[in-house]
Amino acid sequence: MPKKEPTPARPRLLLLDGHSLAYRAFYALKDANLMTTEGQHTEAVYGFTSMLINVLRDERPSHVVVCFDRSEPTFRHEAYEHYKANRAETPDDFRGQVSLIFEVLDALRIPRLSLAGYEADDLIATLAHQAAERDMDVLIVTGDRDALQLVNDRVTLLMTRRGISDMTRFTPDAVVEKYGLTPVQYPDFAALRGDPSDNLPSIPGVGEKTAAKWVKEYGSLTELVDRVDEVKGKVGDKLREHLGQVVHNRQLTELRRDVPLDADVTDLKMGVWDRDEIHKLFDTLQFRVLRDRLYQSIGAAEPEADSGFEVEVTALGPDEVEAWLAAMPEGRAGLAVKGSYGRGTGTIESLAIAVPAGGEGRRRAAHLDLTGLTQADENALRHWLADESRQKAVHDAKGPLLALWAHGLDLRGLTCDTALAAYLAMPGQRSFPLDDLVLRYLHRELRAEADNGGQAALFDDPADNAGEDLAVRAQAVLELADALEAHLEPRGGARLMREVELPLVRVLAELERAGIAADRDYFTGLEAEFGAAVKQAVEEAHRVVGEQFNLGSPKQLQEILFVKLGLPKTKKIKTGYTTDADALATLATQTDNELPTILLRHRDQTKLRTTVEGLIKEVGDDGRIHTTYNQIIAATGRLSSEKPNLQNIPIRTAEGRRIRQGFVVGEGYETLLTADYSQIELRIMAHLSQDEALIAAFESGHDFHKATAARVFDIPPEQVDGELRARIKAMNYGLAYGLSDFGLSGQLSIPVAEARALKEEYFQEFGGVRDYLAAIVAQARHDGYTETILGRRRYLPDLTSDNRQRREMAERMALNAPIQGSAADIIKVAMLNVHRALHERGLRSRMLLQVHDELLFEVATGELDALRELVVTQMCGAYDLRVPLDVSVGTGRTWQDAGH
DNA sequence: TCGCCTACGTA
DNA sequence: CGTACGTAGGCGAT
Repeated sequence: MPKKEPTPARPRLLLLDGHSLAYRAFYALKDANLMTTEGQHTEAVYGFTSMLINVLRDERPSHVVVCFDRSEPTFRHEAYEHYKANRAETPDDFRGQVSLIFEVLDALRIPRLSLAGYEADDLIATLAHQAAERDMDVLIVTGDRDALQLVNDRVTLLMTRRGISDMTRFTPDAVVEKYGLTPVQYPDFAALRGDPSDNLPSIPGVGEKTAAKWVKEYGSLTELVDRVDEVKGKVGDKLREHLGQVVHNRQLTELRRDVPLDADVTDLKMGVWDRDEIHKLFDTLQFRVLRDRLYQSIGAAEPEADSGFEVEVTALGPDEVEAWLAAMPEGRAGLAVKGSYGRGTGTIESLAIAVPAGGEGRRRAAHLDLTGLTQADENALRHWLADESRQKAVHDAKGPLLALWAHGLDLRGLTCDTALAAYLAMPGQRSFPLDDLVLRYLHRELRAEADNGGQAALFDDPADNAGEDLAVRAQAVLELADALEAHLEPRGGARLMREVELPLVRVLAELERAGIAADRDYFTGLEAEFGAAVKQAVEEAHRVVGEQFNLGSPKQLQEILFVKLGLPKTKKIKTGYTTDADALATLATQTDNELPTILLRHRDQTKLRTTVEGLIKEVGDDGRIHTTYNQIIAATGRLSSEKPNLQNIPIRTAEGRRIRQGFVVGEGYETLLTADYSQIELRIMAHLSQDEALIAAFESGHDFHKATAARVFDIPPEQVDGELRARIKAMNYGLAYGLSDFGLSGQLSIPVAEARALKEEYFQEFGGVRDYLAAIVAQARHDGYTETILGRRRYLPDLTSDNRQRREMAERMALNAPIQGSAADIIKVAMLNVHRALHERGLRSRMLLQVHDELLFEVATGELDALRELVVTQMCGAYDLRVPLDVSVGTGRTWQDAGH
């Protein structure tokens, strides 16, 4: 929730150093190589504008001006001919960007100033001085340390750090803390130290340390000059020798506060910018993401929501429901329920229905308590809820649906789930509370309007108040549904919502309600076994070390391994050195000490034990485990599973697979069936890249990794050995994750150069893949988002970050999102189609779990062949790719046995 | 009790 | 210095 900032009582002047910031921005974004399709570089403009938007948003100045240097010589050049003589030529790519910055500023109605003979710094100093006299607060933004001298109680300095998004805020205290000098002392220090960037000479043997020491010791340069004879040692001689030069330096570092300016600070008011003009300019510059961000911060600047919802609430008593529902106008209603849900079931206390808008101006809603209903009420409600033709909007409907089912009610006619819609609009967000969405999309507060049509009495009774709250929610959902649909429609998300996500809600609810049967006794036995192994490992470890310690504490482990035993140091992490499995395995080979091996076994067994323990806790009274699927968490469009997570049950090791034997076929069913897509992500990569060689490898009928390896190494597929296959397999998968040469080298334990060469060889054959991956990132940077085959977006603003780590992370996300997300799209479609086909064929078999590329079914007696055929058909036919979708199926009494 | 960190299971 | 998740235990702050 955006917090409300009180309007500053005092006017606040923002002063920016245009060239300094433009240069910073340029170098920070150089690697991103930003340019328009016409070839105009935009790193400096982009970075500068981005920074400007952030500062305007965060600081909310009342006055603002950007100062620029001029090309003419300044008074400093006159005083010192070598001033800034060492400055390198302006880089070619930077040229022309300053005039673009002028255009941006003009469009934003932000004044800019420059004056022949003076530097931007002097203008800033003069304006800061003026502003302080007029009782204004001043904020200076620059990358130039000379401005530190201007800091005082009224003047704060924001200095860019490395890039441009990171800024350090310098108050007088912060200056002292960082440099050990007061702002006033800073120019003295700079004069003593010299300044390579301004070409001010330094004293041989005197660096930052000595310069700072002198200023601190003598208080000021003047004092130091007066008592220069007291300075001892060789450096003292050097100082005396160069004293004239230091004094000269000092004259140059002083910023002028008396620049003759036409403008007066009070004229520098923030203007109101023109949306159309900005739109056009940002279009030319191809700043899509920035434009959105600017508009959003304008949005935030608009008066905040201070209104709630006006809704007339009727509390429906016994025998009033039927008539009320019958009188409701046509159109979509908003529905909100109060209750709790989880583990495949739920309960409902009450619900509220907001009536469709209709022609009337008033907003009406009903609140009804499910416990006080007559038979006739309940029938009417049941009928209305289950009526497909009565449209409803609900926020996060899966829980309410499960709860309604538990009450013997069904819910049909759902045309919008506002949580799902918000997820498609903002897939990166991890939660979608109704109040936040209402504020964001409706600019309202999630509360009743205080003067709600003579209903003040409702507030006296807490129960009625609760009813009103629920009614407000129902009303808010109804209005939000329209707003979100209007948002999604032009962005291509409405169809994904309507045809995939919304119908999937019911399918997931059915999965959760069904659960999967668990063999509790088996799990209990397993837990005891793993527990015994843990205990044994602990004892062995204590014996080997010769003291008791907690094997589960990385901190204590570090102490034992690296201090007490003095084993070789591992990779550094925030809290010291890692003790993760990789590191322990390395240690095990590096030393004769048996501790690392024991710790590895302990880790293994502990993990297995806690996994089993967690599962046992989740077995319900019906002997089944009911996970909860989250449809609005994963930014790529995948589902996630929680309480318990059934998407991370071990499978890689034999020990781990024993856990899968505890998931069994339920009573009344014949067997379990698993069906999984083979290499779906690689097939999607082949499809999206259109790389003919990759497509051919899939169509060859050979093992895919062997087929690609054969092509890379130019040998027949039969001659591809395990080693070569493993390399290319790592490559195949790694590409979809944005794997670097470094990462590949680590993965395969080969030198980086070799990894790079391998990648080259690969791209020699599969050049289409390289082109595709590069194109994806370029497109995403241009548009601000990636898209899957069904038009699911993922927004990645960090693609233009000046922070290299963030930018590269965003690039890897951009590579992966269309691939992982399209796979998620396909299996969602498959789930819907399988579900529909099961229903149409009248089969009793049911879907129980989804694990990203795998579906697990419980097969009703006699339906095995029919189900197998149905599942394969529906999964393979879920989407038409350039390469066929391949599905493998297995059956068995347990999940383990059904695996393949 | 909470949040952060480390670690580790899956696709 | 490979994406996407959820859970658990330890640990320090509260």
